[in-house]
Amino acid sequence: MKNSRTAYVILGMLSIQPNLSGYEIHKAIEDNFGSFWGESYGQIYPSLKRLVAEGLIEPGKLVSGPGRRRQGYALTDAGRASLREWLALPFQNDPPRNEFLLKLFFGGEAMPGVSLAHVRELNERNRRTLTTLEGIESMARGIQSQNKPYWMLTLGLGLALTRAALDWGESALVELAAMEAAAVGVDSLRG
Amino acid sequence: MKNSRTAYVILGMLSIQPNLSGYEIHKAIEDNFGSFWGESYGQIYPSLKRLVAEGLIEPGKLVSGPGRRRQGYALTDAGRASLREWLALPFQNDPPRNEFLLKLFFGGEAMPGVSLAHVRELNERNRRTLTTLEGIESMARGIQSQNKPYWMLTLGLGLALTRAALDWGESALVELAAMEAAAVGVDSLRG
DNA sequence: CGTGGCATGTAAACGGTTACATGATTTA
DNA sequence: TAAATCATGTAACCGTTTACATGCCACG
Repeated sequence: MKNSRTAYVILGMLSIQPNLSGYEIHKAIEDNFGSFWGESYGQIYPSLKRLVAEGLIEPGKLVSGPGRRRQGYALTDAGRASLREWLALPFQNDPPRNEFLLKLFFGGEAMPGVSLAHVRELNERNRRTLTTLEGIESMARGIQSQNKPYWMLTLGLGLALTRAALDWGESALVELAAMEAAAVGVDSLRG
Repeated sequence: MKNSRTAYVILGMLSIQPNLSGYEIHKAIEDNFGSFWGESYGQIYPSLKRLVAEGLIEPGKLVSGPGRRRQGYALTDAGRASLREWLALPFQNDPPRNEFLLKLFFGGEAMPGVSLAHVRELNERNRRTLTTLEGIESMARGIQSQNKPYWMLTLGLGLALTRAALDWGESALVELAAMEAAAVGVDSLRG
């Protein structure tokens, strides 16, 4: 396992909640990290296998629930040590990929209304994200854990970024609408 | 060429500045899109070849400058049409990957000082980003183009997000420092 | 003239997603 | 017990990065 950050997300999840299954880990990542991380089953299940082979986790109890019984896993001491090592390493900046910004930048080349539609769509997505994050926030209010301060900090950045994007989106909407109107006006003068 | 967004970034770049070479396209992407997009030579050169084969761009003049002569490329009508098509398509949300947030979330498991160091590092990176973006902003002030409003909008979101992250970072620093101090205090009481 | 770095190009490796396959467990 | 869904597992594919190879131009 060379670079696999999947493994560390798994170790991390198991460090805060023991005996999670692959399925539950996937769900936990989606629910809690959805706005800043993602893992597919195609990554998770093979990683679990390798982690067991390396002795960083071990199979635990079978978990019942809706559907098939799930195989839970638990962190070993070696696993916890490995997680701690990784946490102390400098975090890497993942290659930035924001297709929205790309399309907006080239908006001058697009057909009328295109950029406006993109901004509207971005705002919708951000509103959904904000709702999700606020949901997590109110969930979090109830629980108590020594990890909570870190969770709230994480949540705080997500909220701050989403709100900033939403603020920008509102004003961009106004600006773009004015531009389009002006362009139409010029067109009709010319036409 | 199925999904290659590389191709469209290239088309886009050529749409606003004709006769760019692969090298110059790479540099332009890094300089202007550095905070939200990236392309490697390993993507750019093969893409240029395919775009020529498909008639979306065509080899243009040899560009002189420092170093070896560069092969410039120009957008064809078909290329411009293809760009416009792509721009009108819904933008895709790229898989979110923020390793910083991941490590911060699991901060409770890390050794003392780790999260604080990460936040400090994040702030440094964001300050650099902010400087870069402000540099672009003052550059942009001079030029005039019908594309400028879109460029300023793009820049505006980058600035807003970076500033929001920086604001968060400042307060997170204070909070974490307080937490660490408290933890040390408790430790010494226990010890 | 030769050497250093600029510009182009390519192959292999990698992380990750997608699509598909297959048991197991409810529930109707 | 049939249908539906849940949970696990895997193989192929895809875009991208990395590392390496190579010629060309400017400059010492």
